[in-house]
Amino acid sequence: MNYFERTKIDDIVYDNIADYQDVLVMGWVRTMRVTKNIAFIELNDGSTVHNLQIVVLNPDEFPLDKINNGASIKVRGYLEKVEGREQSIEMKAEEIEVVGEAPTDYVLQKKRHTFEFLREIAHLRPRTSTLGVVNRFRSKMSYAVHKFFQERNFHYIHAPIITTGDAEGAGEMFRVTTFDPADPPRRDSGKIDFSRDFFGQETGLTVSGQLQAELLACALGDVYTFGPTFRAENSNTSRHASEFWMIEPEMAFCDLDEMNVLIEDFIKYLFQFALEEAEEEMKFFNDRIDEDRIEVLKSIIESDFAHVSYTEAIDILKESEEDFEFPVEWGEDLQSEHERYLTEQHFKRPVMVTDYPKKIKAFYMRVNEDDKTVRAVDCLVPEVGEIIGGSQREERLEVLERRMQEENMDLEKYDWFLDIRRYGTVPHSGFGLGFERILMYLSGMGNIRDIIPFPRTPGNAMF
RNA sequence: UCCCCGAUAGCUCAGCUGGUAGAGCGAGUGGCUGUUAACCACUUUGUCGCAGGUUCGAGUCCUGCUCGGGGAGCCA
Repeated sequence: MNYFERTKIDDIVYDNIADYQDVLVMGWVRTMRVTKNIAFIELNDGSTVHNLQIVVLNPDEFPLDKINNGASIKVRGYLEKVEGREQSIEMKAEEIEVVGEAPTDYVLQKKRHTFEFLREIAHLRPRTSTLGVVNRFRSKMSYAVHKFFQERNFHYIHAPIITTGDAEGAGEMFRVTTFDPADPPRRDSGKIDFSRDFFGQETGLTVSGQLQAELLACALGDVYTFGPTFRAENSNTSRHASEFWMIEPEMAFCDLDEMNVLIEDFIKYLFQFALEEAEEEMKFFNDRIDEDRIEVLKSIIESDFAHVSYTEAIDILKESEEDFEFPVEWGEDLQSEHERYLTEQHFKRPVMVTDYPKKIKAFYMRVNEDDKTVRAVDCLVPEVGEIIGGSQREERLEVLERRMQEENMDLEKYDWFLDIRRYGTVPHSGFGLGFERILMYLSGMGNIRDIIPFPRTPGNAMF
């Protein structure tokens, strides 16, 4: 079905259009080369990273003086296969209409710009080659996530954005309120009276959809969330954003070992999809961002992930004689340098580390028989360390209650969470994956602010 | 939040032991019969991040602040 009068450039460059066919294209001028008797316009319409070269054989007859970099134009003409240095097909212009002029103070001129500068003009940067590729890649990989789960009969669920709990330690919440911040209603004690707020209680933006996913998994079987997630942490790094997209599958009747197989499959599926279905984007990343990218992805697809317990990992690190900045001690969390040593130096492939000390993990993770460790898993990959974290959930009511008491949690507030353990409880497992993190890994892009169109970070919510 | 580095033309940067600012790119004008990071010639460009201080004199030295980058922590 063709809804539009215009022909898209990706259809032209990927050879879906016959030679000498008349076409109408519309797009933005990337660059132009004009001589007395011939002019060339490179047009990009956002459908592909490739520009269509438009050849103007009699420049005097066209409004070229109104066309600058960034202008939007409509061109009628015919296609022609050529032996060009950069292109195998180009377009001979017969009619050019300027849709929107772009004065020469347009900042996206024909030159390279740093990512730092482009962040300051996030409203225009999607028009650059790299950010165009990133945004199309993001779209394709979103589809890959859904495709993977839908093909396996997982149900896509929508966890609430506005919530009351913080999933116990997942992170600081952004407050949601309709109060006048200068004059909120107060109790006699002087404390703010949230019972008079919009929802009748304190609310915030979700830091994780996991708890709600557990509820739906215990009804629908296998489910996944894929939605925005918010953390009000004062994190200033290249891989943290205050608003990001997280993928959280949750499976009923599934133990940790079964889930680990799924995690490995999921990662390999996404990598394979990128190489096959986002070939243009991966080629761009490999050429322009990181020359090893495709090789790295291929090697991970072909590798068998290593499996090791936390306790074994500690032993490996202690025997390594590596000079770590942070000490290696059973009971302490693994630092980034430890994780990277395991996956890069020791195993030289992705590693699944399981059964962490319960003291350093969340209350909902299933306690092992030793009563010291829980059925948690972190998937570590070279270059970044942890990319996925998950666990088998504690399905035994008494054990979970005891664990929550140890953490001084208010059990009444989590009555609904305990109810699914009271009635027809089942073993279940789930994990979380930051979508931007996987996009960074796939693309080689080094900063999360360049992977999400309009990044929200501490001190920055522009556009 | 902590540690390190930085802020000079639209962009990327140079600017020595303090003496009032320069290049490349971009942009403009002209030229050029197939260019493709086009090419050639000429032209254009500044509250040196902000506020104090030292000095005869500060882009340069000192203090504070703001913003940006890298790393760490928190985490996905």
